[in-house]
Amino acid sequence: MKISTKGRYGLRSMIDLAINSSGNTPVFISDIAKRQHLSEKYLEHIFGALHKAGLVRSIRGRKGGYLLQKNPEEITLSEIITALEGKISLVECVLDPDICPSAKKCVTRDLWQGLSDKINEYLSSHTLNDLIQMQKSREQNDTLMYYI
Amino acid sequence: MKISTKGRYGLRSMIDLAINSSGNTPVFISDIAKRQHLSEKYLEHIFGALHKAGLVRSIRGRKGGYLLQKNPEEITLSEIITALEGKISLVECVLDPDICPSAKKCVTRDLWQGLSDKINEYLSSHTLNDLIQMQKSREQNDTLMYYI
DNA sequence: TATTATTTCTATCAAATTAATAGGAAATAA
DNA sequence: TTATTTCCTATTAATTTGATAGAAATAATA
Repeated sequence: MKISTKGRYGLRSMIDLAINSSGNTPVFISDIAKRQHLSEKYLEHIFGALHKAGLVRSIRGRKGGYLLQKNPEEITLSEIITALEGKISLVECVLDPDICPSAKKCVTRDLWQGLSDKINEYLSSHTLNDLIQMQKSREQNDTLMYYI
Repeated sequence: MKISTKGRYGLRSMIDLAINSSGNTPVFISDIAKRQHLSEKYLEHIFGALHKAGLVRSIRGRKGGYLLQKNPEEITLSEIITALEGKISLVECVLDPDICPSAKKCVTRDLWQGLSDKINEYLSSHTLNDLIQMQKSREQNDTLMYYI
């Protein structure tokens, strides 16, 4: 029961993108990769998925790059993780009961269903903006420390 | 973010074991495997892990088999899943911050920490007995239907 | 218009993890 | 002594994850 690197890297990159884009100037994948210590090529895949899910806007060509498609407070963490790891369900039968003949009467399925719901609830109740604000206040605290 | 077959099969087998053991008579792995449509050999491994975690008692030799080590209401689902999948944490750095140099200031780590806690909370608040009771009442309802 | 810098797309490879099988040793009751 | 069961150790198979390579598309720039 782990979040894959796609989900982890993607979430960090979305925060990075939000913090480092000023106005309508797109951010290069290569810059995000450098700052986050990630492979540029792998990050391309990740942004492909984010783009497909409508979370980022791409500008092709020279001086192109990526921008957030929506405001950070309108992007839930559930959207980001779903874009990168697929729908959140701890077992297949939660989404698709037909794959198992005993799904209807299976008590463990109900359990996994309930837990999957909790996870969804948690990730839906937090937005990208929450993480950005946390990050910013953390950075500010670091800076402030030099003045004390 | 999925529960592995070990966790899924193991949980179902624990319910099966609890329901099908009468008194101190141990239950054969081969019988559980048949009822749950699982490979006998694979199930041996799963019971090895459950045994190691102190959740089941084994009796070796002819007419041997397995018994629950504790009462079903004393076995949390968290214990079962942890025995089969290891400690519940969505990312490694939640359990071991030293593996990442930026763990201390990482906001996504805090997020995964929070979600892992929720999952643990959920699984700790349900016991094997809860599932057994659900299962039994479900079976009874099926039977009752014949009399209507 | 030609060139260059950049993203996007597709195909593929490598590594790691998970799932399952196999064979036989050890234990024990009949 | 035999049949039955758990236990132990390898090995193989399958799946998922992580990463790479290069061609195609596109927009800025010279």
